Amino acid sequence: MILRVDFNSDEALYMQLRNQIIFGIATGRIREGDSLPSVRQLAEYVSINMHTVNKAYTVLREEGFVKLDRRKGAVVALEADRKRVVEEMKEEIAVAMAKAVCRGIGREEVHRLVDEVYDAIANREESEE
Amino acid sequence: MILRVDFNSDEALYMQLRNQIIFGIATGRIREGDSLPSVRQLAEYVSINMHTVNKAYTVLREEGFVKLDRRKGAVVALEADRKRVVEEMKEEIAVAMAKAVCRGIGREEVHRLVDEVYDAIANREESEE
DNA sequence: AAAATTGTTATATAATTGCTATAACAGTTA
DNA sequence: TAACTGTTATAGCAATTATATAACAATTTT
Repeated sequence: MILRVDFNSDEALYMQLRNQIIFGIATGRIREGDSLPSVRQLAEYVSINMHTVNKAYTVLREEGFVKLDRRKGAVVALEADRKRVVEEMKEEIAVAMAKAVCRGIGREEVHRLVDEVYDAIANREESEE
Repeated sequence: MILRVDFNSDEALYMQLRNQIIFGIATGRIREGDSLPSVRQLAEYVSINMHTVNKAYTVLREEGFVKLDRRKGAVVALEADRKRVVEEMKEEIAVAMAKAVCRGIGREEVHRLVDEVYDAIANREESEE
């Protein structure tokens, strides 16, 4: 899987990496049990510092996407705690939902938008690169 | 409407204000045409600096929620550009959707979550305080 | 056994961001 | 005139982001 960072983005580099890896898992390019590149390898590959990659991995561990193993590095391992995940998700979408209400975007249209985004991810499963 | 900031939060103060004002508009506590407090008044009220409030207002203007008028201060004025708003919303929920797919949360359950959050906001319309 | 690679930890530095403080300005309102 | 508005400017401080080295113990590889 290809990972890149945009040095002109106002999003922190470690967050860019985090997001791309989450999308990678969601689309099946990275599977449970897979090992991510070592912090040094990935750092060199995308031309950033080792610690920036390490921070991305640490965030992914805290969010329950990987386990960090001294032997195997960062291994994709999805946490099972659905209740926590659901609560976090509700908080993540809260502001977006408030904006929708402000703009008079109805529930049906929100569903349509959600499906658009969701399907764009889910239907890309199993495809490579 | 009551505005507060949490100094222990890891969310920036100006973002806390921004979010509360967006929720205020969404729930009808603040209506189109209403004036927000002056930057100095609100700053004193929540015990923060004038410029921090100003930044919140500036963000709200950039996002199309208010217009800044030297005479009337910050007036709630919703931008009409739906296409832009929809695109921004899709970006805002993208990572959350990816996380849902990772966790095996299906579209139906996402709809249920969305409705929960959406209704909690929309159904609070017209109520006061 | 030796060499290389792993995550981890520790400093140090620089740039940026968030927040505050103070001050001043032009325009508006009372 | 006096009091208020948003706006702009400068300065300082703390935290964050990212970098650069360096070293450590544990594990793999050779």
